[in-house]
Amino acid sequence: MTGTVSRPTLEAVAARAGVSRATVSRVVNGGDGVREPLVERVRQAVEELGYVPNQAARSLVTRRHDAVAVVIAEPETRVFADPFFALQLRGISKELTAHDSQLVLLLTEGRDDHVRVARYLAGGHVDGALVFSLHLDDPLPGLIHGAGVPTVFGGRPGWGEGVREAVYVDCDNRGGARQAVRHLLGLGRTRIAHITGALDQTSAVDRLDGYRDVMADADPALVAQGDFTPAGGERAMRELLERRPDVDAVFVANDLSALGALRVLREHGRRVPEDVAVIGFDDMLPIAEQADPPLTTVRQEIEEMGRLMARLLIRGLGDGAGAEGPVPESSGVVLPTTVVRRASA
Amino acid sequence: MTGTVSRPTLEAVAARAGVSRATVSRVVNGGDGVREPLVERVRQAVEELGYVPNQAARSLVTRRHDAVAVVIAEPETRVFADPFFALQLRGISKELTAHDSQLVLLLTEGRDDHVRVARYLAGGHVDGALVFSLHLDDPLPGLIHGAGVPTVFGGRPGWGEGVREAVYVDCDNRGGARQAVRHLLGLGRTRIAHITGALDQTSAVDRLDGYRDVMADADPALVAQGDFTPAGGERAMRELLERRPDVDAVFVANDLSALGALRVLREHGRRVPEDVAVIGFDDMLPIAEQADPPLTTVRQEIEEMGRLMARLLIRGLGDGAGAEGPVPESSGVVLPTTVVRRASA
DNA sequence: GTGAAAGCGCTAACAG
DNA sequence: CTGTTAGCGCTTTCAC
Repeated sequence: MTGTVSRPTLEAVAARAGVSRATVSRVVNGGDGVREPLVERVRQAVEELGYVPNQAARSLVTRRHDAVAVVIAEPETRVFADPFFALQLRGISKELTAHDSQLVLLLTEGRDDHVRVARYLAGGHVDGALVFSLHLDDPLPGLIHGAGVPTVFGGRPGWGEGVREAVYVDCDNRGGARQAVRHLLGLGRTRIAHITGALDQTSAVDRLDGYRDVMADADPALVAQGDFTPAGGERAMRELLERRPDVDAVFVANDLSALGALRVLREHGRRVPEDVAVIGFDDMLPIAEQADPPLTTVRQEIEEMGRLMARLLIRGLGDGAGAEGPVPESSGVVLPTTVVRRASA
Repeated sequence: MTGTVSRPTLEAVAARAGVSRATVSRVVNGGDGVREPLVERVRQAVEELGYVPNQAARSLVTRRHDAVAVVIAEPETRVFADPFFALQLRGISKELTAHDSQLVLLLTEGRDDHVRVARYLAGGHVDGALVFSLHLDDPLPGLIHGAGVPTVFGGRPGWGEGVREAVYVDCDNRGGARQAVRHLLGLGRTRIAHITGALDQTSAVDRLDGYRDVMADADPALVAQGDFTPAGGERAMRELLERRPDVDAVFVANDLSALGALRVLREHGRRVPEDVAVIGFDDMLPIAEQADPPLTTVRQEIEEMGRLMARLLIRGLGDGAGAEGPVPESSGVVLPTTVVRRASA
């Protein structure tokens, strides 16, 4: 194993350079207010000794960590199967990098993990947290609230303590759903079904609400429960075909499950969009474009949402604000959505 | 934003419980050697104040962090597209959780990230590192070596300083490749091609070597370069069909690219396995089983490799060993592979 | 068994 | 400009 070596301290560097610890500290942290010759001597000593500041010691006094936790309340298998997270992470990553902050990814699978994560956050390892994919029964918001770490949520958190004043970034799920359904109506479809997402998440609930806004008096049999996965989409589509064989359009809660729905429709010999029009949600390019037929869908700017979350968090950190700052009028940022027309509807 | 609160310190708890800091510390860390009534009083004070130990302060003295970094030297998009990482992470995660250690995921995309990651590791945030998916020109091994953090590599690291004594876990890539090719030979195939992985990674090189071990004097035109992605597999398969239309079998460096190869074969009207037998590598269940036809492949125990990596790291940490410990006879653990027969070969 | 005291390595006033 | 001096919050001898 590449071994542990006892690293040199500031003291050692100071001794070697023949200056005080304070001077070394100044140089290491940018070197303002230190005269050139000294700076050079110190730099050289740092180099020779291979000095790297001990973050624990530094954090202890500065209370900064230059690291932000991203918490995803979803099992690895799902996180890694769904490009949604990848995109969002990419946005976050770019923004954090620009601010010289390290991204620390924390995945939680079970309840025990929640406690561990909460301890980690409260333990002061990071300057803030970005939290995703909360579920109905999730104790995380409460735990995080208790941890007292500045937090921005991805998606409107629906439950838990401190949720009222929570800062979050989301897309206009309800409005997007309405757009989707109206698009189908515009195509002349009348028997429009909906395959929901996991209804323990606000995004799924909001999209369902949007569907209902437009289809107020539709047959309840036209709504089938999915869970945002392709398998869930398949299951739901089968149910729909059984209950309402006359269905002529379906709005699916996300692109990934739309894939499953398309598969089932093909299996049953229904042509898309001739027999059944299909519209998804997310506009996950690799999925929507590769689908057969290419998927019409509601676009949300996933990567941009990631960037925005990171930016909000960092801004909040910067001004030293927190619970004490004046509560912003709106604590949630909601990004608009647009229908992207391809072949499926 | 859920705000920053100034958390109570040990001191505060001690005051509240009417004991010394030392006693609180003992209770918080297990409570041996403290009499019951005191333990109770302290516990209550901790509860009431919502005390959580400050990790920075603790690490500063203990030099432990109860956290392990997992470094993946691959852009997010690939990491999240390839179930390989998900499986390995799952293994690691389980093992670390069992040892009460936090998993910290660090993704690196470009060269700047490498430096950032190296700084993070050297800065003493974690007790050790698990590093994956190294590429030829990757400065990471050297940087990590310099960081002096105990490290276990996933896959044999081929390059960089300190690589000779590096601890790693890998599967028998070369042997597995030989098994694959022999399996094809056993099927009576004679014009056996190979689609390589990204040849800047040792696993791809080793698999190519294994192929050559068996097909020593095969036409070089039977080897096409891929990159472990489906797109790469497609491209390589097209090349092969062009160069050697008489190809009757192909050993693909991993299941993901085999998917691409299958698609191209289908496109060209070649039946699998009748016209062309296809064998993959990895046995990524969701992929191999869903493929059409289901993919015969070389199985490696990915999740188990993850577990093993974590276990090796933790063991190394436990005995306080490192560079100073006696060098183990073999610093690499190589797991066996087996051919899993399905329909494609 | 419990408390007092000495640091872990660093930064941040404050003097000089 | 540079050095001296206090701690940050915690663990850990070492006395009692």
